Amino acid sequence: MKSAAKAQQADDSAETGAQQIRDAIREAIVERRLSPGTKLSESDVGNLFNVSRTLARAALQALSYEGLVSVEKNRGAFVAYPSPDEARQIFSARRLVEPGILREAAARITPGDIAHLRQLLLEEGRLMSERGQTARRAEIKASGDFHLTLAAISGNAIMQRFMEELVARSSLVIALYGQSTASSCGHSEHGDIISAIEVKELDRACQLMLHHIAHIEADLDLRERKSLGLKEAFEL
Amino acid sequence: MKSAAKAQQADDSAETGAQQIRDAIREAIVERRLSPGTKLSESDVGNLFNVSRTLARAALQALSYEGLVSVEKNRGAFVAYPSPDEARQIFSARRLVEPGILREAAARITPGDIAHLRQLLLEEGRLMSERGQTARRAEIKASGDFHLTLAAISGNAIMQRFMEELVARSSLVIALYGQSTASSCGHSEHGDIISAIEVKELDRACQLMLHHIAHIEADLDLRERKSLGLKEAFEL
DNA sequence: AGCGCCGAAATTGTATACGATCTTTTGCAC
DNA sequence: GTGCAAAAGATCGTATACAATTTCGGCGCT
Repeated sequence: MKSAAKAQQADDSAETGAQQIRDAIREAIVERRLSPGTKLSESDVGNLFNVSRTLARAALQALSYEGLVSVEKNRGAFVAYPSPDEARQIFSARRLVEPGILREAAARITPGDIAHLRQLLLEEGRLMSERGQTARRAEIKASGDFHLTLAAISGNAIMQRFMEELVARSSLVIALYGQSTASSCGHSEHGDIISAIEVKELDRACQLMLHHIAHIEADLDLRERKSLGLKEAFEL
Repeated sequence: MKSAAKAQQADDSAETGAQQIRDAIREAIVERRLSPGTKLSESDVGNLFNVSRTLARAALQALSYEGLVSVEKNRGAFVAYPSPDEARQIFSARRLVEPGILREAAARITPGDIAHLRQLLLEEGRLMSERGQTARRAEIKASGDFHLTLAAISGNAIMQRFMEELVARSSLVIALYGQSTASSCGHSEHGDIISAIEVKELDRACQLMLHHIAHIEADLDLRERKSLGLKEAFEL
């Protein structure tokens, strides 16, 4: 039950099948099974999920709104290829909002939430020690889930959705510009942040968060890739 | 050229006709020509703009993603009717991000930008003194444009889009829960914020911004409206 | 040989058609 | 007269069909 065309769980909140396709593609992008720049033709997507082009199109347009795919008029949809400038904006936005989310989350956090976060951390750590693509992908997802869970705890659905977008796009940026083979997030830093929240040291938690984001960003090599589609693209 | 079915300007960035419809409807919502809860059937929208249901649907789904309309499965799309809790979340989000945007904007602001902002303020003040629905609507838009322009100056396209969503949804909230007949924003407060930025008193500018948002929020009466669709709805 | 023009193939943009689901109304029984 | 049930109507969900645009290969011209 790990194939692309599964995900048949009839989530009641899902308004339509397009949501499922959207989620499946987003997951594939976030987990870096789909590389930036990959063309996502409506027909191909439709065939892949055994639905009509209509639904495929709807899913792609939704993803376009999230900034995960870029649709060019009469040319098609592609997995987003964030420019270095966009990458900077994404992390700038994260620096701007994550401390605020952290503060709100800390104000409403319950012991259960903390337990949940630690659970996530444990899982993340376990995946880090494992080998293989599958574990690596799960780790990427778990790493983002930490930030997402924090947003969920904040109780603000709007900020939560915004963070979902930022985390997803961050994954794209890291896929494009990340240098170290290590995953997206320093694992220990997550734990430090939880600890700081737990003892109500808000300012320190925010500092740690900013450090954490800076740490991720420092691993990037934000230089213009000359689109490399001339001939190098075929030498892999 | 103020009819609903105009907006024929072939913006090159517009990927399709659905964008135009989306923008037209959004404008109508923000300017409060469309009241919260109004049903937006796909057929009606399509007929209104002389396009097929396909495009109407695409536009409505895009607006759904922005939180301006809510689509209920197999029931249709409605102009969003934010709950008091959603309203609080919207303003909570604004309190969270607007100071940050302000700081970034202040760091990059040019004399030209300041002139532009003052121009906006002038226009806003002129509209305030005018009478009539048209002026009132233009004033609402101008009032939001101040915050949007600030976001644009910050140079972060992501935060700019986010602010667009927040401002638009704020307009809905004010339409629903606003008490004073006065428009959405205290006009003078905008001017104070610009002045504070101009003299590089960032902390004071942020304080003013927070005050400004609190001021808007204080004008709201965030109590559950019992959907009022029983009989009171016909007594107006 | 190189450059530019033209037509076929592919892909997206939009419309229409059909099926599913929900709402409303109507009619019957109690 | 009230209440429930079934059918009619309306609206959405999805698929298919057609039109417009782009892309790419080939042909002719310089």
